[in-house]
Amino acid sequence: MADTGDMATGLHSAAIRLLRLVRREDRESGLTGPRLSALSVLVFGGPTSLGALAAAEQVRAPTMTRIVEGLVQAGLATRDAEPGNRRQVRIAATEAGVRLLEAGRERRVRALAERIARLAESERRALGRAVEILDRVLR
Amino acid sequence: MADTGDMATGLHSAAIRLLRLVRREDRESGLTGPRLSALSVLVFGGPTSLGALAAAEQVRAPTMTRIVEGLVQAGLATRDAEPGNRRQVRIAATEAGVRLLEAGRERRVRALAERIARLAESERRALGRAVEILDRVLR
DNA sequence: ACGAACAGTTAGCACAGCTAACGAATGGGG
DNA sequence: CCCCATTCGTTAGCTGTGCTAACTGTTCGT
Repeated sequence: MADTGDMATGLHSAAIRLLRLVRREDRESGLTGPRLSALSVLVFGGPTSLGALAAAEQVRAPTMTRIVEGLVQAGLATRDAEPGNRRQVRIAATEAGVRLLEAGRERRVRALAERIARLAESERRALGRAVEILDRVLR
Repeated sequence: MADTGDMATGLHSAAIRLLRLVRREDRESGLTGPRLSALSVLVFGGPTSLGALAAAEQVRAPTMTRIVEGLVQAGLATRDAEPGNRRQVRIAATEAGVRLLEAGRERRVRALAERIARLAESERRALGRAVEILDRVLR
């Protein structure tokens, strides 16, 4: 596992399997994947314009227009005119949106934490260090 | 970072950002995400039934029927009757499917490897150890 | 041999992704 | 100042993805 390519391959595979594992918890939220993901950006990143949200989610503007439309209809987000630049819109999570997202996120994290709890202490320390390194690598 | 929950949160966030990073390379393949993902299961897991493929991808059978249809039309997979059980179908990647997937995977891994290469040797060792641990955690 | 269970497909719906074309607001140069 | 290019977002219309319900064909147990 010294080779950079091998490590990238291993991390890639681990990330895929990790998200496959936690995604199973999402059905309970009643929201679709893309809506959940966009809401997450709003909750953790604060209010944004539609374009910024689309860029963050790696989709085009028309796609995000409709995802936001769904969130607004569901009462999970608001879409207002940006004061100072009437072209832009300001999209923000509502209280209900924050609550729904945090509940779902907690389910995801719990599913993962249950497995981590079975590890030896030294292994958990190793994982903790890796998280810190990854945090910088992916900045 | 000693708490199990914090670690799960950190890993979760890292996995999301990691896949967001590498997913940018996928446009070049000309395939949609779900088709690429299903093809990956075929290439790395070998031929499977439709049901097994649907389960692996966490979708229902009708959804997988159409994803496979797209792969077959594109010449990237084959769908044959399973000898010995005429209910089942046997889905396999073609040569072209294998080549397309490996090329895309290499682009993904390269994007990640470029960042890992900038790390200090001790950090790379730490990541390597974490990959081994994660491999067991996510089994 | 018959009915239950299983494997996939078909039909029909909502949502997600795209490009092209548009409307409205902004902003810079003449 | 005004015009024109640019920017931001929406609308229209297409393909693809996801679901459930209902169906066909196969297998298996009794």
